[in-house]
Amino acid sequence: MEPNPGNSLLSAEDSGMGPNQGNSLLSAKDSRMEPNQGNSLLSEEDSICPPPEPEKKQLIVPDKDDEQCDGDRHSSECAYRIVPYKFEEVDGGEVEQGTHHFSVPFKRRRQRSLSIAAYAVQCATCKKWRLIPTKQKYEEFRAQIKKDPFTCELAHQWKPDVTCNDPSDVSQDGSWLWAMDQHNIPQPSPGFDRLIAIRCAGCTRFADVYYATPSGRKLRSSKEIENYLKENPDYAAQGVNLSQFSFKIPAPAQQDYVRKRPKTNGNDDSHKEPSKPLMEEG
DNA sequence: GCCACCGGTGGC
DNA sequence: GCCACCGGTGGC
Repeated sequence: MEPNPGNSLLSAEDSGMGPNQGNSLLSAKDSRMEPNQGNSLLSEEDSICPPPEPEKKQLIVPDKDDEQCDGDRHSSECAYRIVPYKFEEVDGGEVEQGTHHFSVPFKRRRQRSLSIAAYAVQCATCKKWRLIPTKQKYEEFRAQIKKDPFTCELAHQWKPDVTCNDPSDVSQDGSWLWAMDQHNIPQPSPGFDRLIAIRCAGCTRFADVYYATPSGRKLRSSKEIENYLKENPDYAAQGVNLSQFSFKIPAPAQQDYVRKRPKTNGNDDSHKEPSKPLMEEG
């Protein structure tokens, strides 16, 4: 199978694709998923953030093949559903909601990272998306999805009657942001929690990965893991090793979410003003 | 003072 | 161009 060059991102509207072609990732407003327990990035405050009004904007559709699978009948994807911008006070006390400002640069300010609201995995057979009830379950599927592709049958653990004939768990309204996850991410070692901090739109990178150690320390690179394991040989003795950690970040389903770095050339006139105007001061 | 967030940069 | 790594710092 040929890898899909560049993980092309298409809108459902634009592509005119059928249900098995584009694997649309859409939001599921009426899905009563429990907030993922134990996901430290999803605070109570986050979970009560009111969902944005449904919009008919196109959903950006990941169209990525599993490049190491033998055929696409047996490939599937893992994805996060991300809460869009939280309600954010801007100068003058206005409140704006981010969804429709998705690609609009905003006044640069520090804000809490966006929350992952739900996890979804694609059925390798019908290509529909099934919401996964917990982060831990999602990590389990993700770790083995190449070897054991996810199918709707596996959702029987929490949704006994679901079959490939049922509609996708997520529906199309474009109210949520989505991120496509890497496949080859091992399940975190016992006691370690893998945290994804989704950055705001317009940042220079999409997300950061941290590992919280059993003692609560956050490690942010393989080198830090390595040092930590040296400092704490008990974990190594228990079989914890560097290969059980991955700092691969997910990819945004939306194009232009991440700000492109301006090219640096000898003539530096180009960097004197931002590529797009930032939000005006009040 | 701490730390989560963000950008810079070197290596590939 | 991408990514791993890490320094700087705003905000608490």
